Amino acid sequence: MADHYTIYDIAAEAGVSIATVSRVMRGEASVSPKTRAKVDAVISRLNYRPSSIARGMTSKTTNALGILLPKLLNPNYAMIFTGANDAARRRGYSMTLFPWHSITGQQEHQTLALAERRLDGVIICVEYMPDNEREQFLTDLKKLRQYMPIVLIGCVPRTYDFPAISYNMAGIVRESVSALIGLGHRRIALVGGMESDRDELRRDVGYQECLKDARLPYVSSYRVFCGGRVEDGEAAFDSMLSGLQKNFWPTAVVALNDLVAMGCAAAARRHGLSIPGDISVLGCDNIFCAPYLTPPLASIDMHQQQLGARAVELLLSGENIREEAQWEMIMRGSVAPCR
Amino acid sequence: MADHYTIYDIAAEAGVSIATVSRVMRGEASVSPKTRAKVDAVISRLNYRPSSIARGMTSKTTNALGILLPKLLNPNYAMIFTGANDAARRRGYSMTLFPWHSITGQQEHQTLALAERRLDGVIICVEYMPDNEREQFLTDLKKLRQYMPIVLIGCVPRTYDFPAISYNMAGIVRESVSALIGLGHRRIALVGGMESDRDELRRDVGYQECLKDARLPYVSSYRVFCGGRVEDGEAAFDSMLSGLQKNFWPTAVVALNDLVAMGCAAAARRHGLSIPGDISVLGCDNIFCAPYLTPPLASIDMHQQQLGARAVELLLSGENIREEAQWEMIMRGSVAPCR
DNA sequence: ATGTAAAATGACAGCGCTTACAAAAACAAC
DNA sequence: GTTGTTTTTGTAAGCGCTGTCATTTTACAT
Repeated sequence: MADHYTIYDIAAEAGVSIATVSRVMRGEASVSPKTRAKVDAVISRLNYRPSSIARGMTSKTTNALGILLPKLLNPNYAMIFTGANDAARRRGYSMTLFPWHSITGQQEHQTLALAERRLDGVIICVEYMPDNEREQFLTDLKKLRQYMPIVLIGCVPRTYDFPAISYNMAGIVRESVSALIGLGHRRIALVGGMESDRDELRRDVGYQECLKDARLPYVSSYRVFCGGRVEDGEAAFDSMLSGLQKNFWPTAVVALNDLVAMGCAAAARRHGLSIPGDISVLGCDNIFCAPYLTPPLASIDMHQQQLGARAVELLLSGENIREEAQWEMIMRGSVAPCR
Repeated sequence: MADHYTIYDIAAEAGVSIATVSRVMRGEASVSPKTRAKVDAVISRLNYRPSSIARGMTSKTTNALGILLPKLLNPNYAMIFTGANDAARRRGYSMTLFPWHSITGQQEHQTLALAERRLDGVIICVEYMPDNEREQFLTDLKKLRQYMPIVLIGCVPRTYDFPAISYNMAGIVRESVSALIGLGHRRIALVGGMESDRDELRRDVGYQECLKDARLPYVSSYRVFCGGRVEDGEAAFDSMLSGLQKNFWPTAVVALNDLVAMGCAAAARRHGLSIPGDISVLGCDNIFCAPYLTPPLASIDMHQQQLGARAVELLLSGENIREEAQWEMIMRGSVAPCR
């Protein structure tokens, strides 16, 4: 497979110099029509494609962007990717997906590994991570920045000095919880995410504020931490319900994301609860299947495609701006007034 | 961002030649411990990362594989990608995702564009395509092959002389339809896919065989073609139902994939049908949310992760083998005996 | 014809690595 | 202190392009 043609082959075959071939390839104007035709003929006859490797060697710019995503299995990230990819192509860049800790778990290595590719920029989606990992992560980011511009998306600490589109975790939860309180719910569970020493990363902040405003008690059994997969939500909520007497069961649950929400719904049903009759479920991300669940899952739309596109803009603008991701609550059948 | 260190900087800083730095980077044995330590110190002090571009330039091999996927929004492809990516990493390769016709629609361009990246191999997932496009596609594949090994996955015509893992479209449908016939269904709809002049690509073949074996009539109104998204299935099935008198409505539907199945289910409900009471629904791909739908969606598991992994193996083995993807029917609540 | 500016083409020096091959250094055995 | 090995290090030639600069060709005016 290493026996493809080079610019020299084309030049020789067409009887011109490699510079001329290069000009034709790049569509430069200063080539006579006759020569251009001659070269073009050879190019298409031999199916010549210039090596982007060699190109990148000289031109220092690769026209390639990258995006680092935690897990593709969450359709949410597929949406962000799609948005980013489309935006990149529209601007003449390619967009390449790099999945995070999919085998090894050592993201340290992976973040920095990006440095070897000389991309023109990279978007990094940041999920919850333990506080102790965060320091290492920041170090890696700083190193990576020596090699290419970075834009962060997601759960970004305020102290990070990087262009970013961050999620207002507290704000989103605040809106979720207060909507449920408005519907008469008093026992509201919060499922998913992890503890953190950084307030701006804690969904709990919004949760507790809301409860306080409504003069509701904070019941720690209603708060459970877990990962972001369906199974995680299912296991977490299952054990919450198992650990509580029926008359203390929550009447509503706010989940980290839609997958976790699906898990909670499954667990609730297994315990004989009906949705939304006995318990309301509110997710986040508004993934494609949310409207098709029974009942349709109420969720928070994060406008992911737009978000991905905006991240590309930010990346290419070079500005060190920090924005907040917009969101919109989508009410659906899984949420109802407390009976 | 173009101001990162090169091997020369490291060499100068460490007081050695670039060859020595190169040796240290690649972990060659023939470097004295003292020198290695000295160089390593400089490398980590300056966060030096060799350029994979320059590396690829000389070594002709990039340790990078690619995978070309139609639409990431179908979780099915996310699974294939995950399997392929994990397998690739395990073998020391990176795996990069290239999305297909996400904006332009001209796959022609996109397939060939891959040639410019000098990857060590590429997996291409082939979906249904119109017969007339297929010829162009084959031409492109042949050109691309000059540059890198290819493995195809999916809907691959028998005549393609490429290593491939192909779907047995007819076989899958045959198993689906006969299962439903076994449950007493007589009016079975087939939704999704497209017409083709190549038998091995037609789901209809299995469909019609089954009907014939069971001495059931082929009713063309029960066969409807559509794309692979939820909306496509919804619209297609909706118009099928609208066009038929109630007493001729199908009692079961076999969908192209789970997304289409979700669409069919939604359309059926809109027409007042209950699942599986009035109509059974059988999908394909067994995407992650299938078990969480109400009722849980029966589907065909294509073992996608394994499939992706196998494709990587095939790619790296270099053998021109053609295999058939395994599948397994997963019965769930959306399918029931015909009442 | 002649001169001159503009257009077209070519020669060549990198880009940052790898990898022979050559040279030097370190070590042994005499 | 030689000489012969082995280990370690350095030199230099690419890899396939781009881009600068020099050169040739062409076009046009005189």
